[in-house]
Amino acid sequence: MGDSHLSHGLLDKLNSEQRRAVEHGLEAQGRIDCPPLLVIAGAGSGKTNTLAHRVAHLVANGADPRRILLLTFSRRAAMEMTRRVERICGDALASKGRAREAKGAILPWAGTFHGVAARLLREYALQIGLDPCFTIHDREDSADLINLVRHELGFSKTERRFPTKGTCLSIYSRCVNAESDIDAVLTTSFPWCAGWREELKRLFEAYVEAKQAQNVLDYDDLLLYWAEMTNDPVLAAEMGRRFDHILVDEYQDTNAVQSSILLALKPDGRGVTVVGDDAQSIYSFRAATVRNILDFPARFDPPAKIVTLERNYRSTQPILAAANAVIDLARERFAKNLWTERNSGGRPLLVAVGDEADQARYVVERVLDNREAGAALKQQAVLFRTSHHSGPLEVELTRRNIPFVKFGGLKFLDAAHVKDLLALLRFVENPRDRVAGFRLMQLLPGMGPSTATRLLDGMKEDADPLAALAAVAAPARVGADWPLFLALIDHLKAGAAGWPAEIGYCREWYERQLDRIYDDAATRRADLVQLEQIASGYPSRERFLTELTLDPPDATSDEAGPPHLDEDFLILSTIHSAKGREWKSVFLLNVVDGCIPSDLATGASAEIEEERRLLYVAMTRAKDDLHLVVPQRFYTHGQHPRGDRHVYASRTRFITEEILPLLEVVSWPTPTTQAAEARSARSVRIDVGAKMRGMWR
DNA sequence: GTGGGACAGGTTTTT
DNA sequence: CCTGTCCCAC
Repeated sequence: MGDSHLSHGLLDKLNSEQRRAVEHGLEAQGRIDCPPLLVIAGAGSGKTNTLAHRVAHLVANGADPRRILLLTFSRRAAMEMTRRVERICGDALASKGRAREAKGAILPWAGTFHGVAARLLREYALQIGLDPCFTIHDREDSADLINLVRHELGFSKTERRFPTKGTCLSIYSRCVNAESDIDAVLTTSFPWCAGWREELKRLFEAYVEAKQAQNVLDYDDLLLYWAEMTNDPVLAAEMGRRFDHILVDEYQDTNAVQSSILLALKPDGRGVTVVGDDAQSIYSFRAATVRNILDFPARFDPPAKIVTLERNYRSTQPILAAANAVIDLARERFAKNLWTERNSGGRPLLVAVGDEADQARYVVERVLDNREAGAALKQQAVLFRTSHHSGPLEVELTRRNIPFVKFGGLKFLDAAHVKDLLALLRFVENPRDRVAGFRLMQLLPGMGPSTATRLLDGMKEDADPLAALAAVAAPARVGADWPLFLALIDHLKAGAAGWPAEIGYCREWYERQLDRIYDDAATRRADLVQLEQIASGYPSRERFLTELTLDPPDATSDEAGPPHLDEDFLILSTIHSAKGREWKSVFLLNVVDGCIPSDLATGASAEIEEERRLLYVAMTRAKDDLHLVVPQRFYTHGQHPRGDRHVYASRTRFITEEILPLLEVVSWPTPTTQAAEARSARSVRIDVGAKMRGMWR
């Protein structure tokens, strides 16, 4: 039932472009007819808000929220979107005294491509010859499996060194995600591996067979299997019919497989909305292609409608001017220029500091200044290109007792003890999962690779692998741990304890091994307690394993322990993980060549261009003030703690001479602190001396 | 066959 | 710095 009355209050806060995006296809009252729509949404242009309003508007006009598929980039984004849609619908209904109806607006099909794929695959598993109990391998697991296969094929003992497991996986992943053949991938992305073409092909063939025999899917398989399902016209039509509307966020960061899934579900584009910003495409290393968004309109006849959001609500004009100047030097892109009415505020600072230790001190001092001035730590963020760049800063923050949470980089799940416990759960869920089994068995004392292999081989052909396991004999040296292990497996298999109680039994069993395996068992034990807490939030073992793999908790829980959510803490984040977020103050570390662009992203100009967009993304996160920090000296890694090997760094090439006038160039610390204080007491506006010195540092 | 110790080398970003 | 690998003693 259409309810156009609802819509009125709903659109008041939107500008005319946003409103065009929201109302597209709904112009006729109470009728929904949506040809494809592309929204080009510049940084800070209210993209999330617009998309949420569009969904709410669809619902208000009678669309069934259970038939809306909303694909986002991360699960955090999906939750944020769901929350906003509910609130918008709730507000609209509350103003009419019908708040309770808003509950119906929740979006059961909001999630990432991978998450939705996992759900659909379990549902359709039997129709496509897949065991619905499949488990999902994360990146590490996939690499481990590749490694096992590599050993079996004898590639680990070659004369010249064979590519590492991680490299093999990257090559495989790129082939399937970019839908290109191995020759093209080797030539363009991995030229140093070109000599291994035949071996790699055999490896990948064996890898695929191993995955199927073990009933496991890796990240790429989730998309591939979904895409394969949509190749079947009957299944594609059936799945397409389930959804009246499909909305895709961050479309610039989707790859070829994702776009073919979308087009297969909705070949004529009706009901499809994609939103993105080509200037913020930063995932091509994952085979995302900006062509998806550039070519989207012409995929349809008539072409998709394009709405461009150029008004920025986030940043001050000087910040925007600098960011625009950086991205203006990029090559191909949808022309747009962000503008804002927030005309106040100073230019972004380009701060020269001595080294990374000074950089850390600078950031800490400014952060504390800001807090004195009333900005909570949570409104401030420190961004960096790669995870380890924040190392010295983390030390300084810990030393000065400033709480922080780090996003990106090392994950909770990467810790060996966490993986051990998860391997146990996964093995019970899917006993054919060899990576899980192999890891798990070697936890037992006296059980090494070859015994584990023998036992796993002995059970793999059996219709009931766990029963077969109980029947084989382990070497005598394993001793009493073997029957205890079998009893635990039996207990879990029967499901007697139920979820989440059973993870408690697992932990109890595992702690027996923990003390023996690790010196620092105590700190690791704390992580396991935390894992148990996380587990209790999920309805079942399967959901826990699936969702944890697809959406690992991003904040790590190391020594300091995670601050409670109601506390105030500083945000540390990789630029990638900062996507879509905003803060009052933003500090960007290591704005030097070699970091941005990363010296690993050498060569190909496409890679360099992506690094430029990364800088742009980082700069456009800032609302009120932005600090680009440039350490002059860099200590190289991998030397003695007291070593003095260092290199001299220079400002990133993306901030050219022409851009400098848009920045306030300073150096820190000023040589004589007292003199500096005296100057600031007389409120000198610019420190000319510091500028001069900064030119030569 | 396992497990400990010595040693070399590699090293981004993430679903 | 941390992991992966090799070598040797049990």
